[in-house]
Amino acid sequence: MRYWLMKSEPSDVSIDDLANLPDQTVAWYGVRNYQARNFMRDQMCKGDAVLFYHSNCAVPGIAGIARVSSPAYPDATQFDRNSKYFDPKATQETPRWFNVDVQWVKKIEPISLAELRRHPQLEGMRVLQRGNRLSITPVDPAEWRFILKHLVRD
DNA sequence: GCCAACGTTGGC
DNA sequence: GCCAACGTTGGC
Repeated sequence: MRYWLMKSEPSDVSIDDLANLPDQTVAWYGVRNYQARNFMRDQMCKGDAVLFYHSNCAVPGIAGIARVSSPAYPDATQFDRNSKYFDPKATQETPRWFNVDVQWVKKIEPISLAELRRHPQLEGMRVLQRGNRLSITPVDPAEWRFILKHLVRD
């Protein structure tokens, strides 16, 4: 069982959008970064816990909790000529991009990026590092416990 | 809207 | 393999 932080632009899929989807589940398609892909393909397991992070918005930060609800499988959008995620180099036999499904667990009182930065216990978090752009990052179990114990208010 | 940081591409 | 150019991310 691992812990992750996954970024989503709320204008794309917000924590409330996720809560209202069928099965409260979304296919995490469209990741086109190799490191993020490798995390999904090689390390994520069904049941892994996810901090659902709102990025590129007025108050960036953790907006909810989710879980990985499927193993990684080929991202369908790479084969779709009409998708902005179409990849001409990907084939059905050798897919290049993968995604998992992510299921809503709960919405929380948002924990802003500024709030996260206030805690020395979290200073190692990838999302707090300068210049960080990776949309999927592992979360240390100690960091996860700290966040749940001290920062999550339902 | 600005711009720093980063990943990718492609010429050589 | 180097590296400049380019496109994207995402906080502010």
